Amino acid sequence: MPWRDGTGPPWWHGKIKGCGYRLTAPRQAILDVLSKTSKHPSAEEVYLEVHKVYPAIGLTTVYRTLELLVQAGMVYKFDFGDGRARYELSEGPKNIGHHHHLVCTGCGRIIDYTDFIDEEIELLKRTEKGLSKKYNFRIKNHLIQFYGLCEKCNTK
Amino acid sequence: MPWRDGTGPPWWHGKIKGCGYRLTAPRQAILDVLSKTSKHPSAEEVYLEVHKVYPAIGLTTVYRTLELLVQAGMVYKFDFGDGRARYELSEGPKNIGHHHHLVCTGCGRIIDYTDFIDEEIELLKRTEKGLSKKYNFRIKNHLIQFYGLCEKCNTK
DNA sequence: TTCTTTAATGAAAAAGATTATCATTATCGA
DNA sequence: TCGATAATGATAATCTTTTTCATTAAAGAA
Repeated sequence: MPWRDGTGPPWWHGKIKGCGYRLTAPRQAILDVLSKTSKHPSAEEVYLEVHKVYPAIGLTTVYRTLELLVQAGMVYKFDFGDGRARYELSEGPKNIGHHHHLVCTGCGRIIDYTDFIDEEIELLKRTEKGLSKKYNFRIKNHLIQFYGLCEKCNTK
Repeated sequence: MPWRDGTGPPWWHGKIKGCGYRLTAPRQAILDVLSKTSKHPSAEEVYLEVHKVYPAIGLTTVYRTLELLVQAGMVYKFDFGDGRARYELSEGPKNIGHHHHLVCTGCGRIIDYTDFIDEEIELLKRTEKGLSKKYNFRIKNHLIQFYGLCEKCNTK
């Protein structure tokens, strides 16, 4: 499972070790699941999926590992307003690159979008620079989300 | 307490009634507290504050009322990543107007900023228009947040 | 003003997500 | 291969938020 295909070890191999963490089977299984989905699974959803190939894993380990990966910058943690945290691999072969989310408040559907990202980045850069200076704030990250109703929920 | 000063009933009076809700003492007390703070209190913090002037109020009512006010568009609900929801009056005399937040991941401090808002609004408008069309998504709201370290946490 | 309807409230319990505890296991450098 | 110790998993605990249900009170009608 550690090898994604025949071309070598997964990209996260070095990252994990680089941070001084051990590369364990549960961690690899979790990363494997995250790298194969285009959804935004909650901790429990990750657990259920990992459990299929690694039944010995506990929910606690999933929570711990996800938090570790967030700290290591390998995973993003989101709140879409449904009372549980949701996770997404920050980079990888299958990833669509930097993007933001449309959140349907009707059905909870999440749409990843990359449109207008360049303009956003441009504005964010300027804003970050200005805010850093004015408030002496070292900005590390940003979050942009749109809320509304998706096609289905809108026509109901 | 329903009257903020001598100039008449608070602005929310009509809003509450307009939505078909009853104007009760607990609701007025909660709105009163929200209108007097520039912080971003959690439900419990609102409860503790309201409790000072209205000791009979229950935490349940605070949760219910805040949710109602969010639904009515009179209050915004935020997640700053500390595991509890935080609330803010959406408009009012004391309000600084449309703004976004800088979130310090070190100490949890929140800075409201209005800088660059015009440019942000401009971009958001264009983005909203484009996304609405492309994904048939009716956008109702947006969220922008910056995460990082405030002056104090940065120099530690 | 008094009455009546029904929304709103509060106490307590329940639910749901996440975290702490601790004995056991497994990684990985020496 | 061995040993130090990081990581794990089961369980219990914590914490926020929601549900339940009997009681109270707001506001229009009489």
